[in-house]
Amino acid sequence: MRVLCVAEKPSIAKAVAGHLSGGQVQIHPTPEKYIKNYAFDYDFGRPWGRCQVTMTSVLGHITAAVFPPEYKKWDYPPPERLFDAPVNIIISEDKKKVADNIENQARYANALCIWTDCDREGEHIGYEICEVAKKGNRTLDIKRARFSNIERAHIMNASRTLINLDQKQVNAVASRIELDLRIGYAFSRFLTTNLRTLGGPLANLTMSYGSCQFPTLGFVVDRYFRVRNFKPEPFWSIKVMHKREGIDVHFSWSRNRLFDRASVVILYERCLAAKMAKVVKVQEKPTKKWKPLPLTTVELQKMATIFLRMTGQQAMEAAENLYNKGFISYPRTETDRFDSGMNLRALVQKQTQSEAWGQFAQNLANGGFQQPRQGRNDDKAHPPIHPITYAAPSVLNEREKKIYEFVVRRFLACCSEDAKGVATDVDILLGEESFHAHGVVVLERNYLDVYVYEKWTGSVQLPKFTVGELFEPTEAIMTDGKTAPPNYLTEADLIALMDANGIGTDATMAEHIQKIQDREYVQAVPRSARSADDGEDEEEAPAARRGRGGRGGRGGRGRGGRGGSTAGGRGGGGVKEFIPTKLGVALIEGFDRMNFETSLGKPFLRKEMELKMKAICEGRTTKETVLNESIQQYRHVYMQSQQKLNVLKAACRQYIF
DNA sequence: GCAAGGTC
Repeated sequence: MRVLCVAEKPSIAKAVAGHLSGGQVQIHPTPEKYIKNYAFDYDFGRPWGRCQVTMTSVLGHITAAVFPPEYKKWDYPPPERLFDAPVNIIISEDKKKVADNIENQARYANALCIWTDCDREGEHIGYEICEVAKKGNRTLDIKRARFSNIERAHIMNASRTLINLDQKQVNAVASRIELDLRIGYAFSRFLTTNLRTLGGPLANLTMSYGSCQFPTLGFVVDRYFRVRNFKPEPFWSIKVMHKREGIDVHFSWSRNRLFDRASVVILYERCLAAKMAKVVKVQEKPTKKWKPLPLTTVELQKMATIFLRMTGQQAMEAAENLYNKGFISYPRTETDRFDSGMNLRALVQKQTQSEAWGQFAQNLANGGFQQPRQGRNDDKAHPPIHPITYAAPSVLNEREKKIYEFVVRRFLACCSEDAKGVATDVDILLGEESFHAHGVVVLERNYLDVYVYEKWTGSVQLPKFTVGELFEPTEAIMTDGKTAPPNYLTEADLIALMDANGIGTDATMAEHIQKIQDREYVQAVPRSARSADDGEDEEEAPAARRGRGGRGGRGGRGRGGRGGSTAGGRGGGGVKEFIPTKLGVALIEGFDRMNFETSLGKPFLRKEMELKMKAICEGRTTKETVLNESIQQYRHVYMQSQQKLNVLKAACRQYIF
């Protein structure tokens, strides 16, 4: 029996071959420089038994969906024909060598075993591999291995419990591919050819529509309007200060703030009349700040844009380099929990040689090790991002160094203990008004020592207060301020919104953000460089921001620890924010004003696609039904857009000229 | 010249 095994990427082929072969492998190069064929013997158990195995891989998808050549021109046939034009599946130009290798190897095999990632795209790639392999050999017995990490025992087990390819998942992805192609091409041509006729700055631009890039633009424009349309509201408050044991204690008002000055004046005067404050509650209790969750791609990108002065794309590029050199695990993952079978202690041990964090790792190795927290996400394909082996700083470039350091510190933090402290709460009454002070004393920093990106702020120690005691506050003052507008979106905000709304994947979010900049739909501007003509914040302004900023589903996972906050998150100089260009505003506004039920600039369409894919996977509908329905729906939107082209053009004239 | 998804 001869078995051909095919993985989604070279690293998996190498790892699986290593486990199955037990080390007895012949390695054969192929015409594609990234791919090697591994030959060894292995006993799969029933029904294949002892086999001669060739293990190889592809490099992601090998096929692509394309229109026939007669649809190449932009003006004819008209773009709406792309909704029912044939779609051909071809081997991508850059994957010919990969496909040839599979086809050739299949000639010698009786069976094919698919080892692609266990996610929807992986299932489709598995199908692509089958089709290519069948060209070489029509009689292959085809199976698939189900695995979610490359731990030895897990892989061995997967090899002995092979399953079939899931055609439903394959069909779900095939639908997505076809729809994205038809819709993307049709609307891109529509926008470009029609809006160029307006001339001026649009005369030579290429515009595009895509199910991910447009909603991404939509988020930026939505926030832009919320900033622009923001009306500051004045408010008033009372704060009580008291100096004791050399500490200035700030008691904040339990009513926080009121939007009616006269009321606050009256309450304030009563406070002044009361003169003496009475301590009504003093509470001390243990508190902690939770260590972070294991690292996902989305979190890596958010953190890199906030703390490492990189764009999401730069962070991913550096992470991919580190992965390809074997320093970190696969950098595209949604999983925030480690499989219980993983030997994390061994990975900690490898970091003890670092000058920067080696001592911390050593302390963990000496008994400080704690099992990481378990998040709620598991993509069943990859573990959280973690260091594989120690990398000396000298072998890395600047960005790789920063990303590697972040990955390691995050990992060590995950394997540490939560930070611990004591929280003190003091409530006082001044007349009938109640005020509150909160303090934290950090007792054990634990993970904070290695995870330098977080601080436990607000860690002010309160002086001693006793229940029932009376004191005369150093001062009680009435303050005023006005609510401040939300900020424009940072890249971290945008990634969080995309994540929460299912726009793009861990591997593509950064590309979509880049795309809307390349298309000149949005600009990334350093926050400090922003003109200061919008409402200046005063007292309490940050609270107002948090309260009024970003609706619409924040993706941020709550960071643990009461009273804690993340260091440097806001106002860290050099953080960029996204502002739409006139063109970007005009496009979203234009489609909005056409007022269709199906609004192209909103994230709902993508969500709908996601739900339909899920329905196909669960057998509640079929690929054919979804394609028919969706093509119908989008063709309708297209025709409406054509009818109301004037509305779109008017928006362009209004904003651009 | 146009999409989004894999991966290098």
